Amino acid sequence: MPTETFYRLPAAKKQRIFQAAVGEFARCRFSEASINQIVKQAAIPRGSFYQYFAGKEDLYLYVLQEISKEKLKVYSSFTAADSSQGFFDVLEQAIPAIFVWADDNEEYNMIGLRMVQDNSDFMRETISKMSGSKGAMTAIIEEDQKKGKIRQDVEAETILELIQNLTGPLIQEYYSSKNQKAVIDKIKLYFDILFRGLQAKQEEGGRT
Amino acid sequence: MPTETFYRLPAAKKQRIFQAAVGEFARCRFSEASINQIVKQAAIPRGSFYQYFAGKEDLYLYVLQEISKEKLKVYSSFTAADSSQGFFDVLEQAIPAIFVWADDNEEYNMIGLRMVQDNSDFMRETISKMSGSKGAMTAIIEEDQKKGKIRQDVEAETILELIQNLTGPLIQEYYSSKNQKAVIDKIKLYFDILFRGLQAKQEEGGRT
DNA sequence: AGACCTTATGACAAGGGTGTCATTTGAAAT
DNA sequence: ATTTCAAATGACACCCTTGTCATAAGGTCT
Repeated sequence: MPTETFYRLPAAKKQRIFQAAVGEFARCRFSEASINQIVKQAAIPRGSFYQYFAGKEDLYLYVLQEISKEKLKVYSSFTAADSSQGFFDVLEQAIPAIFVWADDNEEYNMIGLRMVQDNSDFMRETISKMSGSKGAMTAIIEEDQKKGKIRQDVEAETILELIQNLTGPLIQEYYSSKNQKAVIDKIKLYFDILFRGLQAKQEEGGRT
Repeated sequence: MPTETFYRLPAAKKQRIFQAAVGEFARCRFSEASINQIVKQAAIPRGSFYQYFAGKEDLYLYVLQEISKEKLKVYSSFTAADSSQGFFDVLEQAIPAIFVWADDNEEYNMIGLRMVQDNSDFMRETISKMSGSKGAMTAIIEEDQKKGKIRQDVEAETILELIQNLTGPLIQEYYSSKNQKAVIDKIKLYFDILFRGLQAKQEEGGRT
């Protein structure tokens, strides 16, 4: 919720501020991000910043909101894929795509990682408010569970959480690693273990 | 590597400083920890601190070193258990014990979590220097792999890393959660998935 | 041109943190 | 008692950050 004043600004200036903020929030955690750095980078006077935003949190939420808009487009391209595919298939195909996207949107991605890193109250709240995009994936998992492809004693949400915990550190490793291919191989291995662990037990059978 | 002066200090004073440091490093990440807070808590003048330690990093390494000493005792009680038990058994038994320990040593535990959270260069270095205690676990895993209990296409190190990635966020959740039992159940579920995913494939057989 | 409203601007106060250093204090040794 | 060395101490200089506010600058409308 930036001020009206901000929205009335010429697009170029808005963009400059947005970019500076993205850069800063990608560089370090929210708690360490500095308005000073942002205004310097955006080349706006300090006073102006407070004419546009109530403070750092305000700016952060705005940035997140803007990023979400772009992210949504990417997400839908996966989850909208026709539903004949099971969860494992979708995820397996998604892996390369995730990393391609990670390469192209390093800053956005870093912001996501920093969100998880910074575990302040503010960030916990913010994260819980933002976790809407999981819906489609949840549906796919539950579908597979009905079909007996995935064990039913694990909630779909739990599975997604598990995946998130697994991929988070690896994406981070991906950025800092010299050998990026090795990281991708590792994540494939992780998923392989996961898939195997999640398959419905033979004894239980698939019959509903 | 505190100074000689520090080591010559009366035990009570040393302890007071140590406790204050533990409290601060448990309260927040290394990068956010404040020497000011520590000296205030320990009730020593600011100048004295610099007579004992070169700086925050120096103090931190000292604290870590002290904690390691205590931690080692706990670790050995598990890994020294007679080796007839496989990795899955050891881990399964360890789960409750880990959480008991987590309850008793909340501050030490928090410091460990904060280590992972703070991903500065200093911390990355420090972590890599400290990862010696894995040795025993690695051995158990490799033993199981030879016996055909665990799939051989995953390195022992990778497995441990995977487990660390899984448990890290959960221990954190454990501390902040109202329903601690649910968290333990969740981690048991995680491990169940993991165990299943790590079992040697039937087709491959156990024969070396 | 004057009035009026919006926006721009940077100096400022306040607060927190770091590392240093000249000086005081303490205790042991001669 | 005096000397001497180790330790204690807190004021100081410096850095960075945040949020505010009085003032300057720009437009627009009459």
